[in-house]
Amino acid sequence: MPRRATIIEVALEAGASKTSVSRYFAGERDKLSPALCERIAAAALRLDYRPNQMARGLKAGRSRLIGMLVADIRNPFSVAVLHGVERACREQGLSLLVCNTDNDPELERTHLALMSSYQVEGLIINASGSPDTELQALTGQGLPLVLLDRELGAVQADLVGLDNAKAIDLALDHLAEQGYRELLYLSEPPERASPRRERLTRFQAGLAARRLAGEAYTMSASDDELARAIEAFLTRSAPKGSGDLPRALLCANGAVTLAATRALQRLGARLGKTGLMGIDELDWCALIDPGITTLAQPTETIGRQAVASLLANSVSQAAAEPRQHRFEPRLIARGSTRLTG
Amino acid sequence: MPRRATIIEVALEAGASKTSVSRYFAGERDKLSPALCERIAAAALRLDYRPNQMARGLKAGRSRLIGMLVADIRNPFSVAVLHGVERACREQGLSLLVCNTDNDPELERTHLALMSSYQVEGLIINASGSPDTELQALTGQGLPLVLLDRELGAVQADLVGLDNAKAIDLALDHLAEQGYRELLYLSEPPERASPRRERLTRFQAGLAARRLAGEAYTMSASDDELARAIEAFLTRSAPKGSGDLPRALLCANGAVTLAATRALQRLGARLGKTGLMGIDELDWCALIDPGITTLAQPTETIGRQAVASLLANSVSQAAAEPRQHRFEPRLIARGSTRLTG
DNA sequence: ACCTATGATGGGAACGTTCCCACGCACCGA
DNA sequence: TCGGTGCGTGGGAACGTTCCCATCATAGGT
Repeated sequence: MPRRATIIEVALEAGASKTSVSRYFAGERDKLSPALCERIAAAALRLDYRPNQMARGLKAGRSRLIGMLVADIRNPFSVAVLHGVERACREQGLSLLVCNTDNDPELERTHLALMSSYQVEGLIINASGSPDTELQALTGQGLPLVLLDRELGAVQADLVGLDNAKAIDLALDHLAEQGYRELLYLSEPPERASPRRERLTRFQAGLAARRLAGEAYTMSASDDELARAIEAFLTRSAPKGSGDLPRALLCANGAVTLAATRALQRLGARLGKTGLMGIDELDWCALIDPGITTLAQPTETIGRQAVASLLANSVSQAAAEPRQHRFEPRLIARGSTRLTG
Repeated sequence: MPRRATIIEVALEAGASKTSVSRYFAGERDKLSPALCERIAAAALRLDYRPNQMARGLKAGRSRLIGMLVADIRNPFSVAVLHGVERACREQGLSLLVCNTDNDPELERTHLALMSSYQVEGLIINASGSPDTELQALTGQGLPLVLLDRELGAVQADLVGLDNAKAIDLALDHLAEQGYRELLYLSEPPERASPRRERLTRFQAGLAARRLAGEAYTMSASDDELARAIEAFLTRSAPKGSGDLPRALLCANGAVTLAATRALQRLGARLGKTGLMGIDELDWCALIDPGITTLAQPTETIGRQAVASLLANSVSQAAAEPRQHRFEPRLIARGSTRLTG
């Protein structure tokens, strides 16, 4: 079982010094004579040599590793962003260490420590909890940081994510335009994540201008409860005897849309008559009977921007004013917001 | 901007030697006196010391890193398995370097080289292409290897995945039992991945015993073409004037189920009357009107077993006879395979 | 012909850790 | 008293790389 060849062995084989071989693999080939380059290339090929990144990272302090902390790897939105991040990293010659926290703040802390121990050169964080102190310690050591989707109170860092205000505005405009008059906004508990708060606030703020009535419901885990809440919303009589005004549900993200769709089916509601719209486009949204209207996030763009911000931060070490990159969603109108009655 | 503390600084602060500190963090605390342990703990805390994994990996040759190569990160099945792998790794104190190949054999080779340069201690591979020679070189260097879902011709390694024969048998039994008589098996090109071949062969082999008629169709990228093929299958007249026998579609995986559902909707087929069944359970399968019958893979189990196999292989270095771990799927019967006519 | 600038090359220390070995010490049986 | 044994501890060499510096040849300007 042959051990991995080292730089010294290559040097020997090529009749060169380890310095030259090192230069060759560090991309400083222009500093070597063509002849030497060729000899090194041949030797490396013969020995199947591949530089040891561990040793590299140790000496030079550059691991070429980027860490990404994902709150929920099973969320298709997260995966889509991850995909963008990955591509961008690859183009930069960076590798990605992905950690999933399963929305567990404790695990999040553990993984943060882990990544730091692997000397990652940057961190992209889609936070579960609020590992403020840990993160501040890391940025204090000069580690570039980018927050994904979720803001983090005390941490000064770039943020990349959806333009939540714009998203809610688009949704409200669309629903109003389609003739819906009473809205129920469905969200997961807004305390834990900043986008949930932003969306909720904007929802409440945006109703009046569009002459909409609306209220918000925070989901628990229970499907039953959700169904009851939706039923209450759909069946209660109109406020001032103004007849039955068209009602619609607005879902704060993909998981909510899924739960709401399930609930509506149980209640036997007809989509369209009962409006349904959600943030996050999922591949099944087109398949549920008249199609579910969604706001698609530009996930790939978000991922790429996260890496771009990271890189920008690591060159200008100075903790410049943190920037926010907010991207607009794209409206995909389908039958679930078409009043056919 | 304070640099990271090193083991020497901790040793100094604790009035101990770096050896002792090293031992402390390598989990050999029982070899140290309680007093010394305490001093080291205090010093490490004060300096916020965290061992440098790069240096560790360099010296000891153990990176504590497992590499996982995923053919398509946006496939929910892959993510679910990844989730299991991740949990298992965590329990073993291992970290996971995930690489997505987007089904690109070239990228796969690149990523393989990359992981090897990070000195991963094991590799879990869900192959896109056939990086046989690369993998053999790696196993030749004593790197434990586990194949996930997809076999790889020349590579001798454990395989973890679905019991494809059992899955197809379950599907055929269920469809036959429900009264369907003519089946169309839909699959992506079977050349590229072994489970596709296994499933297809078993499908063809299993028809006769159940007195079923059946044929297979290989999907191209085009939705149109698929719809045409399905339409042809559904509308052609029965073989020997035996009347219109109930027909059903069997989908080889989640992606196919999605495409088939889309096609059936376009054709205006009623699910149930036209049977539909797929391998892989997705969260929307319950939502499409009468519900889509699926075979759910035990993804978490598969992921854990992959890590377990890896660990087993790395202790008994000897290239023992490669083992296969095949897990049975679970049938989730829904309306799409209920003949109500 | 001499001095210096320039470019290609190589030697060796350092990165932060692990691990082999050696040391000192207490204890114990001869 | 002595030699062994065991345990707690520490010094120092390695791991494979990078990078500073030194070396040497060549060339160009005077």
